[in-house]
Amino acid sequence: MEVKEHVINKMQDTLKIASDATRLKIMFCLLKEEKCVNDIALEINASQSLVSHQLKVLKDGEFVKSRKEGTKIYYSLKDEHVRQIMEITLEHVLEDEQND
Amino acid sequence: MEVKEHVINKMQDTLKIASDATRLKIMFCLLKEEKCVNDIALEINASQSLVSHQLKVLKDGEFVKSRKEGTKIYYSLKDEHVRQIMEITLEHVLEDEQND
DNA sequence: TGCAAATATGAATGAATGTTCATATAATAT
DNA sequence: ATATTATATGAACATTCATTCATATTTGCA
Repeated sequence: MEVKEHVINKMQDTLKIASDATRLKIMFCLLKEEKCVNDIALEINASQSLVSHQLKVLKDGEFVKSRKEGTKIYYSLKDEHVRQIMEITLEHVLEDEQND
Repeated sequence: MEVKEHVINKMQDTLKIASDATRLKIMFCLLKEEKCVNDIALEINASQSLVSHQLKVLKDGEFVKSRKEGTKIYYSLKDEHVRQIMEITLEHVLEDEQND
């Protein structure tokens, strides 16, 4: 195999972070604009605690970044790779939709 | 949210399948050419049973397809989306490498 | 200082999942 | 028929992980 073990492991980590419905919802939420925790929670109909926990996972995995403003903390998608992974996976799923 | 719940769930399922080191190794193994189960097992240094189990997961998830020839069963990547997900994730990881 | 709003954290729990081991199935050859 | 090779399968186990609940922290304001 040409790809090193630790690269495989990092790929695993990256994809694991992306492979959760709650986190995907959060990411779609942030696709167009930054949002604060409570707004995200309302929009995806999840508890504040759950959203906060998952935002931490997303941030540790470098999927999102944050910005503090008063008591609020605004989160946004970090880079283009995140969008690309979402896009391609979405394409993949939507194409399969047709064959159902 | 503009993306339907069941689409999110399918994205989750797709990404979950991709987010495992063993399965990633198998996919890299099949990047250039089809291979049979035992050859894959040897190449990635995993047991026959494990490879067979994970190939089933990959096949159910439409990541690979198979072809029977005598007692051997040759597996290969199913479509371009799989390659693209691997590519982008690899890019993402390799770019991060530089910032370590 | 005290209160309210926004967010984070830690423990607990239940469910999902990767791996191993033993065994089953299928095809081929002697 | 029997042995051998290739692959699949099912149960069991350990571990990871998403979610909830209760509580802590931080900031702004009266």
